[in-house]
Amino acid sequence: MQHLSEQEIVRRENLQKLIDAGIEPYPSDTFDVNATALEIKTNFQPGSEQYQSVSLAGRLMSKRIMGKASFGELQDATGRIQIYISRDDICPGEDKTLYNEAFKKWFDLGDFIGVKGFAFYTQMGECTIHVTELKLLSKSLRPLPVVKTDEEGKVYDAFTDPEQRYRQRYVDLVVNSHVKDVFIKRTKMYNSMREYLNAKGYLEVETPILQPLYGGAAARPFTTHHNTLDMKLYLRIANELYLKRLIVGGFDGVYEFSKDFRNEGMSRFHNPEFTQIELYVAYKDYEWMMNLVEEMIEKVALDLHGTTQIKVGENLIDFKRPWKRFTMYGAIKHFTGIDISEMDEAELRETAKKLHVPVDNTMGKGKIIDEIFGEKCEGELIQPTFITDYPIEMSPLAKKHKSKPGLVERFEAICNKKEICNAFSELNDPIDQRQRFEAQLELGKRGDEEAMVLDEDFLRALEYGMPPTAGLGIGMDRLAMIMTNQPSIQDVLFFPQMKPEKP
RNA sequence: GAUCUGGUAGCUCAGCCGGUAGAGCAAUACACUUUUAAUGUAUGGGCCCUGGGUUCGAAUCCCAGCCAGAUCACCA
Repeated sequence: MQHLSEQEIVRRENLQKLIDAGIEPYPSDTFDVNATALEIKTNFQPGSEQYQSVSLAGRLMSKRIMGKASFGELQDATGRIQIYISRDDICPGEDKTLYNEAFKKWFDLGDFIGVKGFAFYTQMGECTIHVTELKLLSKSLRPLPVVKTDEEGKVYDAFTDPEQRYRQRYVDLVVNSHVKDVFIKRTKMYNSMREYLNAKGYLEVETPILQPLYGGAAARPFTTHHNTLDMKLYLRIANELYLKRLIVGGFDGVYEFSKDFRNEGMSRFHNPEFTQIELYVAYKDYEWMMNLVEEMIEKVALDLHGTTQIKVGENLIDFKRPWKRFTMYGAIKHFTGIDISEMDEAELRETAKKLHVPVDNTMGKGKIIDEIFGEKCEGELIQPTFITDYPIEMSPLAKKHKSKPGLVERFEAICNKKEICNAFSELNDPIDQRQRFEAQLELGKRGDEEAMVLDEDFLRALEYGMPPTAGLGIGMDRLAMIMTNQPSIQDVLFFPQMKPEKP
């Protein structure tokens, strides 16, 4: 038997009293709604014929009882609206039980109710529903946090404990309306991108999450086991290699919103499962893809906010095209004043030390450059900025640069000090790709747990021939954090990963 | 994984100088037919995260653990 608090006991008693009085606490009938709180508050004019016969449903969120009349608030999916209940209106006959007992005593905050009535403005000027019919739709047995807001919009007793908010997201959503807005924006972001990509004729596809070999990124995977096949399977860390197989198969453009899984550390920027969109377009290169990213993200900002300027923390970020562009060497030169483009490994290591960038002897040339960039440049990039032309060692799936030896045709977009996308001209030379995989195998043998594994079937596909292709990945959670001004990835995931409550 | 901070009523928090566990909201009872964080009066409500220790006595001090957040490390 679970331990019940005083208030939970009271609610269970109220439930029984309702049943005893013949009021069904969990009726099965439909309750037809013809208006929402938001549309009435937005559109209702005093004296208007409109909204004089409305039907609304939602949670009862407050009760102010004044004898034979009461005010309360009904919260539906669109927000809260005040309701006015007068005893003799909802109980026109002799029997006043529905008001005196049920509404005043047995209905609790959080109960779902349905009301019918008409809209009016109170003397205080509050848009209100004068209730003529009241029906209980579902009884609530646990007290919700009671969050109150005064006239100045100051919030009292806000439900703020992050642990409870994430564990009981349903409660968070009920009492913190701004949380709902974040998730609505997140969905709008997906819709906006789908719209953009569909309009270009690209095909949204689905590829395996359970994979016999993981690939397409440098990360440690989750493993699982299939009983019937008696084989080890991995949860995907990226869908890159599958989407490229589809380009081999003859699609010109494919994309997938891909739930990926990485068995690594957690932080306010990392959840073990997260979402990326990956897009592959045949006969294009990374320069072309950069323009697409700018155009698509600018559209997302406009669709979500009606402007390209978005407040994120202390910063105002402007997604208006064109974005700033730096080569990686150019960025390092810009932020440190040092030109490293002609340096060999020893000189780079010396430079890193001079800049107080920690390096060790296992790092090769590419890794050192990446470290310098991460330490000295990334943190400076608030406005969306493209960084292009990465060292080849860091990019085993990207095509060699057409004119700059040692580099690949790759770019990342950095925004608010974080990478939001990664793209390249895809490597489609199967012999080069095999060599790159073999180099990764060497890294793996030396203990790099994130090194890629060699995927023979993917190489076979490339050997049949893949057209020149531009590929893109965008971290949807990171982008959602920026687009909704949230400081933690947990705030843009409905149910972020957590340890169990009880050991 | 490391460091710091926190865990007390349904919610937000005080109490930490060791000596009967507190406030506001919510709940219960009464009053009130246009209120605005409604109001007034009264009442009830607690495994003070868990387990050890110190002490005559621990929410409070010490140790260990659990859970969370922040910062850092790896990474998207």
